[in-house]
Amino acid sequence: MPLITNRSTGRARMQDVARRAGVSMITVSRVLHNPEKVAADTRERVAQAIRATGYVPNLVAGSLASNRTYTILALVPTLTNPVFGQTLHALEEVLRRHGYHLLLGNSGNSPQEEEALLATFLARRPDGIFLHNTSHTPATHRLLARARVPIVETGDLSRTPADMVVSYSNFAAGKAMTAYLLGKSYRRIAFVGAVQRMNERARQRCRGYQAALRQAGVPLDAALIVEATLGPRQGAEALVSLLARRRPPQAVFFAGDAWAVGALLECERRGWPVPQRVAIVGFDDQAMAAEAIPPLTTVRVPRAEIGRRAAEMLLDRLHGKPVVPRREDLGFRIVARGSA
Amino acid sequence: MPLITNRSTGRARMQDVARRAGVSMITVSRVLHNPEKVAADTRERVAQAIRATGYVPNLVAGSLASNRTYTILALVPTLTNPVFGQTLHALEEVLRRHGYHLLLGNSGNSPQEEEALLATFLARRPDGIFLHNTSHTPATHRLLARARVPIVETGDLSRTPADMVVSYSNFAAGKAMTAYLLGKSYRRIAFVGAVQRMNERARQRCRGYQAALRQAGVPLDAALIVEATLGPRQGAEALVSLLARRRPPQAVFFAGDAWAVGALLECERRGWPVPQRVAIVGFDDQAMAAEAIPPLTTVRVPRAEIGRRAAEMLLDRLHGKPVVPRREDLGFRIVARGSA
DNA sequence: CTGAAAGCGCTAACAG
DNA sequence: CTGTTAGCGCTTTCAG
Repeated sequence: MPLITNRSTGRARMQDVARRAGVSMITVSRVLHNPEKVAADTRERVAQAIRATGYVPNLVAGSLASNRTYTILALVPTLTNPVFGQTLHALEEVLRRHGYHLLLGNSGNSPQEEEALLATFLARRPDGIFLHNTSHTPATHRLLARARVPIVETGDLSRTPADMVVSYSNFAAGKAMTAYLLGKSYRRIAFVGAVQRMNERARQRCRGYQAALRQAGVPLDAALIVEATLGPRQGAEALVSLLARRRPPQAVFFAGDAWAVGALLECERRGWPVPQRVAIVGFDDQAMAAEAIPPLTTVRVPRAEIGRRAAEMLLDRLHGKPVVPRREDLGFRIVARGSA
Repeated sequence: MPLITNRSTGRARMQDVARRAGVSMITVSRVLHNPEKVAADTRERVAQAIRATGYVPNLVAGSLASNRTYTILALVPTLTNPVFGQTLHALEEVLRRHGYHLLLGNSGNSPQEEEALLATFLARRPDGIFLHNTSHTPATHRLLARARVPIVETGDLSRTPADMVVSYSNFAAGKAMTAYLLGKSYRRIAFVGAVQRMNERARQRCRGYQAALRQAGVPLDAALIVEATLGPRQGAEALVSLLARRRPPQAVFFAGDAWAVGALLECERRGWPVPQRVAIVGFDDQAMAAEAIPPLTTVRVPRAEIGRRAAEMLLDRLHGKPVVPRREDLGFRIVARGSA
């Protein structure tokens, strides 16, 4: 009788290992998942049989039987913006140490796309869900509720999380940075951010900017709000177009460092002194910010820490521990450097 | 009798849908996977039952029965380097359109870690494997062979792919860029790259650099080869330390744009004219390269195209089409700008 | 500490 | 075009 009996795949199954070790399947399963519940010598025999057969457990079968997939769904707006990678990286690292793997999806900043993705991903029965977005369609909310698994959202400190949320507040950060500029006596301040229609984070940062102006009694000027695609070229272009206005801004708040660094380089090219001719600030404190000329004043956001905490919150819930509070503010910090 | 009978999860199962529509389970399955094989009116009744019950298929069960998971394993060195995100993004986009989802893992540039990850991920029975690395441990090779699924590697144009490979050649790119510098009459050329011990790509770029020098009859100088962590600060530091040498280089080839841009900024700060005082070139043609002062001469690599082709190669094989050749060179391009 | 029986929810293979 | 039967490979539950 061949030791490996599975015809369809040619791979050893748990039954093959069990036979070879002279035990039942469940004992093999225990050696794999609860070795302490098996006698040392039995354990050793089984381990040997596993090695001999080259047995690789089939987690698909295990998941069906146990109703747990050890899989976390992670939906991010895009992978081409490095900030999401920073959070994902930390998330993955922590989850992996606890036996969970990441299922990855790109929602492309579209709530409709997010909804469609979620619907198809739920068929995989993830044990938990991570969303780098807090603004969903009604159908998405329904799907999330019906999934009955822990969910952690990030991207913004939503007041109405589907389940848990860990983030900083984009509104507070936008407001704080604008207040910082106002504190430096800049009055005419422009705002450059992502397209707001489909991006809650962009919206909140801009709302914070407007709130700070309002609070300081500075009249809002819609002409000073620019929407752009993220990138240094786009930052340079936004700056030039803003400074070409009849009443140009004294400061520009770029809601992303890539824009700001591009703008700084444009100033250098044109011989516009920063912050004298125009003050410039960014958002995220990416590595380039500190190196720019002049060094970029920006908002530091704990990207990796958010990923780590998100993983911990999910794991706590998966281990049956309640998570309180379900809304965690990891804050931000204005990093004042030379550009404003 | 309740329409939803599954006690354990409270979720509708295919049986519930079938009963409600007055058909057998297999008909429901067909409506889901081969709707054209079901009569229009039956199809409509089933669709209605699906909506009424809020049925979400269980792909775990489906995978066990069909022996296909519609899952592709993607192992990348890290997510914090944006270049991997660019490839992953394209990979995900194409695969998703064909019903495949991505299982994500970080190998952290360690072959041992890659091996460990692969071993645990194989338990999930991915239908295909994408590796952003071409240099594996013997055990990894064994695991890959036993997985019996299509595999596509990238990161370098390996001559001995485990299965398929789509990439550009780091050796050729390193050599071409060095030849470009030699063609501009720079003789003393330094090379700054990632730590080579665990990084095949870094190694190949450096080998290409050395090959070009050798071919031009320029003596190699080990003191001109620097290993560093990727980032603008590290680029600036490497540059300064190189130019402080007794016999400083006339040109520095940074095997990553982030280093090169940091070095360019350092030159600006110190008033060192580029390329007169020192020529600087990068690698990858990231968005910042074109904006730098002076604009950065660099190597453009088709990151997204690689992800797209990798997906297509996997899909072809999953659809039973043979892929020839199994080694695809997507090339690179030297983008000559002002910095050298 | 170990085992037997009974599924998990779905699809493949064959019928009709 | 639709249905029946028989698993996929594992874990759960309950015994011993």
